[in-house]
Amino acid sequence: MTVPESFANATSGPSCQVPEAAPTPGEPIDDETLAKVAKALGNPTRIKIIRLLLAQHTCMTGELVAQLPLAQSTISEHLRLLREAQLIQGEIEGPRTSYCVNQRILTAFKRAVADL
Amino acid sequence: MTVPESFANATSGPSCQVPEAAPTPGEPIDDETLAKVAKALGNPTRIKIIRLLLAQHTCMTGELVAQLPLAQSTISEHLRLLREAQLIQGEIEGPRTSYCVNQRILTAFKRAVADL
DNA sequence: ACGATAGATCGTGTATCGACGATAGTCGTT
DNA sequence: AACGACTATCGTCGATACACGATCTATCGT
Repeated sequence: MTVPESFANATSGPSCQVPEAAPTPGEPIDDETLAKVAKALGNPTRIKIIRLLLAQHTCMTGELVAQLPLAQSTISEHLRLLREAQLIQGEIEGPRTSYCVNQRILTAFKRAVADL
Repeated sequence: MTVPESFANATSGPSCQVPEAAPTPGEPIDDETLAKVAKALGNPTRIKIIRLLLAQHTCMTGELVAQLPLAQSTISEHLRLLREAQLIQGEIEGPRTSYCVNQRILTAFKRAVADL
């Protein structure tokens, strides 16, 4: 394989640019997706990761590993779960990967929660 | 035992009154709690349960069982998880139990999510 | 006191999570 | 071509989720 399998969804374009403008009116998400995203956020470490990504706009895996008291493989696993829930996007940059929050999904999630 | 164990938190007062007024400015919740609540919402069935409770203000377990395609024991289990996350409160009424959403927690959760 | 009913809990099986160390793949550098 | 840095994946483990049927408990009518 050329690309690490589950990275098929990794956009190759400049998807991690500053997300300042996220004016997405956003299509509402169904309960299935809502639950999926909620589940992804259902772990303190993953919430911290999201916070870090939001604070720094973008982050290499290594930076996250450095800022969290967990093994590299564990962080990578959390990133995988967040990726599967579409909450973050990874962009391969040379030998490393930079992650950013998928504002589209996060916004849709916020909306769905607010509308509960 | 007189009370079903994990019901120690079941308020005996009229806690399930119409939650119209939920003006709680609400103390912010920490990431631990946020994750806990998110996890509790991380299942489509539990989201449906919350929706049903919100729509009907209050609900007997039996009504929920009737409206969901799952065994009674399974619903009861989901209710337990929601209870543990403080998202709902159960009030024992004679031989049955009526549940309602804990607006305080739900509001705090909405706030925390919106503030992400 | 008895039986019916509602609902919580128990016991089981399967699946997924969360953590880790070890391994492997990819790229830039030497 | 080989090396080192960076990450994803694998394999494993214990713990927890999820679903079910069976059981237990508590309450209400009679």
